[in-house]
Amino acid sequence: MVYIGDRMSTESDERTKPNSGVDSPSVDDVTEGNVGGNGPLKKGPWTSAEDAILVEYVTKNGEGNWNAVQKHSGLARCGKSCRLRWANHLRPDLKKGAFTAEEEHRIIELHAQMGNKWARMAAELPGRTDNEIKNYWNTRIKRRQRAGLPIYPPDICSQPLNDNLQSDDMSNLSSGNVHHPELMPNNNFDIPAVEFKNLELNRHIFMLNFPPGNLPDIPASSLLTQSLSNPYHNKSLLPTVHPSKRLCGSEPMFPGLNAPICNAFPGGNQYHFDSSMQIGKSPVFSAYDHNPATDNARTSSLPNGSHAVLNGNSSSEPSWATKPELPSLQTQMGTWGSPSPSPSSPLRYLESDENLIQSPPNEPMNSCNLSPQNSGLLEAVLSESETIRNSKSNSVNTPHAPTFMDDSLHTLHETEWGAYDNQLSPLGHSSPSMFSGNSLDETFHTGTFPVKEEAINGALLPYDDSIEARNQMIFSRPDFLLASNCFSPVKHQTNEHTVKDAIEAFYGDDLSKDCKIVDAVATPSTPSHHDHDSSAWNVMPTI
DNA sequence: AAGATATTCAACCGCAGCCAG
DNA sequence: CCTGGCTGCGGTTGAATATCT
Repeated sequence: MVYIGDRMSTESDERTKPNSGVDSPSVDDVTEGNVGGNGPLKKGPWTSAEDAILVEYVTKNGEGNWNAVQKHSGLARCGKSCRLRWANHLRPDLKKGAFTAEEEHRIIELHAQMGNKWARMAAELPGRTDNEIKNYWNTRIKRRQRAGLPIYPPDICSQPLNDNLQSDDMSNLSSGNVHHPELMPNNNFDIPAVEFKNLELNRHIFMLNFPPGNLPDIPASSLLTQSLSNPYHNKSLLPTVHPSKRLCGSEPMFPGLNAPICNAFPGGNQYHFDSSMQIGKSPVFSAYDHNPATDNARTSSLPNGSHAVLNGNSSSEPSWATKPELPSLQTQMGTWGSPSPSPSSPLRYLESDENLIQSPPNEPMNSCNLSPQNSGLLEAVLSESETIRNSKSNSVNTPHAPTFMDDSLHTLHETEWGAYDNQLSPLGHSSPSMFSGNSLDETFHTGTFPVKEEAINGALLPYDDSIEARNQMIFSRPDFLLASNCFSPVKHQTNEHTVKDAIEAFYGDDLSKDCKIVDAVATPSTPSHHDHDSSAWNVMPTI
């Protein structure tokens, strides 16, 4: 068989054989009929005979001059193919086998520093090839994305974050003062990384403010104002739903929002959701900054091609929906300026592949301040929803509704955090960040949503054996429900329709359909007896 | 057990940089 | 300076394999 033009011919070849890779030389000779000649070059899997020829040639002549291999060795392979085969499989110094934990950690570190510079990363990992690393990374982030986990553990994130943007100087960024090529790779996939980063930050913020069992009944306005005043939230508001789901249709910005949301927010144009909307002006989705003075600058300062969405890439599927590349965190910070954890309260992650064990900040995040400012379309609708909700019943609401200012809640035990994080809860990672401090979600929440564990991808480990304790977790946030792929019709909930409708309004039916329905049963939240006691935090969400 | 779906990984492709002529 | 060849890099593909239903 002969490969012509496309990847492979229709004939049987090594690739279709059960033992491809150890084929006899005769396969090549017969099928190619051009060994050593100038005929069409073979493609596809290498045979052991070809390997032997290549190894022999390189042994004699050394690496390089790959195009000469075909001429002199008789291999019907192009120089590129020879180089690749040698570099990825035949080099004597190659390590075989799976990456060690150490190597994995190194890869994560390197990727945080370099982005998708596989060759450079490979240079730092003796015996490993760029292809190997690339494949590993792509596999890894796919897994983590599925699990709703951040790509980078914060201990890795925080280093470059702290190093590169200690002052969170967004104005500097907005003025385009980030020029270092490593900080500003021309990379279309910056934001997803930021999302994951922010996702993690938001989780911390959320958990700081709302210990499980104490999820608040927060007025929409509070969340709105919080989102607008809280530096963390301000920079962490990108929805973390998979972009392809988040973005309905082909609108470049927040397409799914256009009609439904605009219609849902009457009486103002401040937050008009259309394709020309500036991200920074969205109370819900502003991921960057809410300072009106800098909104425009920051939005416009985004590097060209830095983000498909921002670029108005209107392809049916956002390119970053399918391209998992995550750039250097330096880039992330340089571009978006997510705050890093307090140096005094380092986030300690022990990562073993998918498992993150994170210790909480041991001091209040003073960034969680409320500002009385702002209102708008969202709030109007949210208030309306709130009113409806309140008119139905207060019984399912948590009696204690801490505000974001409630720093007394913030004392946590590391072990509790660790346990929480160890569950790999999509809530933990995704919930806060999807709307990240915006208020929309809060509008719809009413009570407790115990969710079946099995719904969550098997990624969760039971924190607490007590079913009762589990049931204390309030899944009040539709963003959580979405992000965790466990959206439920929320049976028995007074607001069941509100939640689903709102989500559909925001994301479109496709997303709602995408979200796996979980047979959730509403249960009144169990009031914590230690709202201000960290011991209450061992009531962990179980999804 | 069989089919469907997901995952892995080797290999290809196109592009860009370098360099010699 | 231009051109063409070589090399390396990063993205993508798709067969093989594993896992799920």
